[in-house]
Amino acid sequence: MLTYTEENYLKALFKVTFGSGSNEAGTNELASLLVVKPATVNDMLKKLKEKELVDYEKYGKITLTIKGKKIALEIIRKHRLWETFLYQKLEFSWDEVHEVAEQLEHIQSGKLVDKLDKFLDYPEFDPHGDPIPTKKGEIKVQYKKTLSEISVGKSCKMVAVKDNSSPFLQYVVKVGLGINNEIKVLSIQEYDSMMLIEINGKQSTVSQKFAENIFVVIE
Amino acid sequence: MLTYTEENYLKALFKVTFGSGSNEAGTNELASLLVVKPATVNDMLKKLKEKELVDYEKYGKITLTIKGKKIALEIIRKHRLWETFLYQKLEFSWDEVHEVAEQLEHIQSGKLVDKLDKFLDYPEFDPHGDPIPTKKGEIKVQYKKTLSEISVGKSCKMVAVKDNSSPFLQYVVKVGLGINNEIKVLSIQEYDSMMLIEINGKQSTVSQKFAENIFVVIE
DNA sequence: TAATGAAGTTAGACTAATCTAACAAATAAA
DNA sequence: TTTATTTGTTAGATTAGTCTAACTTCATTA
Repeated sequence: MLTYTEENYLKALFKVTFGSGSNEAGTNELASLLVVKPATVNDMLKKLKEKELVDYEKYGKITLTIKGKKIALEIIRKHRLWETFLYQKLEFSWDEVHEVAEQLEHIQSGKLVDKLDKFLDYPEFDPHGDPIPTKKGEIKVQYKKTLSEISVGKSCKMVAVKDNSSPFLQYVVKVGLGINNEIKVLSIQEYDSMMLIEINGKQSTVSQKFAENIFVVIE
Repeated sequence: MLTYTEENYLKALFKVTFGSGSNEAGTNELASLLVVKPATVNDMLKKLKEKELVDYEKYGKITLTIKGKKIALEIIRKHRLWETFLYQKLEFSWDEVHEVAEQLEHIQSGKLVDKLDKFLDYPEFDPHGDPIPTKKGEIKVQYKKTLSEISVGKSCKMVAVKDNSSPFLQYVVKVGLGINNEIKVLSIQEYDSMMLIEINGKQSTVSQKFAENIFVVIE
């Protein structure tokens, strides 16, 4: 059985390595994500290596083992299922679910996860549009771009957000955006890449930073 | 903010003191309930005294302060609401809910508790028949006896169990008993206090120990 | 290729929660 | 009332997770 902290390291490691090509991470990178000092990460890596959850040599890069990746996916599965529960059943708002799910994801009970999955009718995506790993650890990889990659005149559909922080999500709502909304790019300012977009007939101007955190698909 | 462990001490303290007349507890008593050594309890009591959650003098008895009692009731409220959720919504069985609720009760989110309460339509009792404290910390005290106190020929209604352990609860189910069942005491064996009872027309024989762990009311 | 800065490691310390073993106080029994 | 037993306390040690400060290795670039 892993501690709460160990689980968080695996989850963070999965996040930084997943889809990064090499699947490798560095000590500082992990430390900044977990908001601890590199020294602390270093100590923990020794422990995780001992438990065969990470591959790691002194001064080398860090990767998850199969075993470590499996556990990370289970935690992400729990996190996203709980987010879905909070949003769909308890009427939490979009920006409130993450923080509580951070706690709920560590509850240990295989039965609970399965029952929750069933209760929610086996959802494929969480409220932020992120795919929920299956019981077997399969994760749906959606072909998606960021809004900032869409060119003038084109339309797309918002499918997820990259940044899960409360301030960003509240801002997204304020702009009138939500999952599955159609977005049309009307114009892009040359100078600062500010984007004029249209959602449900309503126009808004968003910054490049904003557009980089909205995931879309072209239909 | 309290640690997981501190919360467990307050909850245990509430359990041993509540309704015990004096509302006092001893170090050994607490230690055995929490399955730690008396020395450990002693250390923790100093910390809880520092935080003004318990009243306690060296070699004296332990009592909860108003503040400590309030927190204990909040934890019990969460525990029982989660038990109700697991039982009613996720189809957990009677004997499985306690263990998972032991973890869920420590999730920190005022909003979550309120939303869960609403989602469950403000239940008054958990699956074991124990009253759920209100948001204000009010707890319904039900006038109840144990089955062992009922005399021959009398009838009563089961309202709760005293022992929440899985083996006991499974045994209760096996005997054909459940919350709100009518029980008629047909006879009591003089020698060992074995009880012959009738539930829904079905007869069963139960031990005194068993009967002491079933709470009933006389209508 | 040697200097410099970034990345990573080590040693030593701290806190929380626990233990064991020895001791002290209170209470019950002789 | 003295002794024995139960109950409670203290001191010192351990483990997990964290820190700071000093050090080492790696990588870039002049």
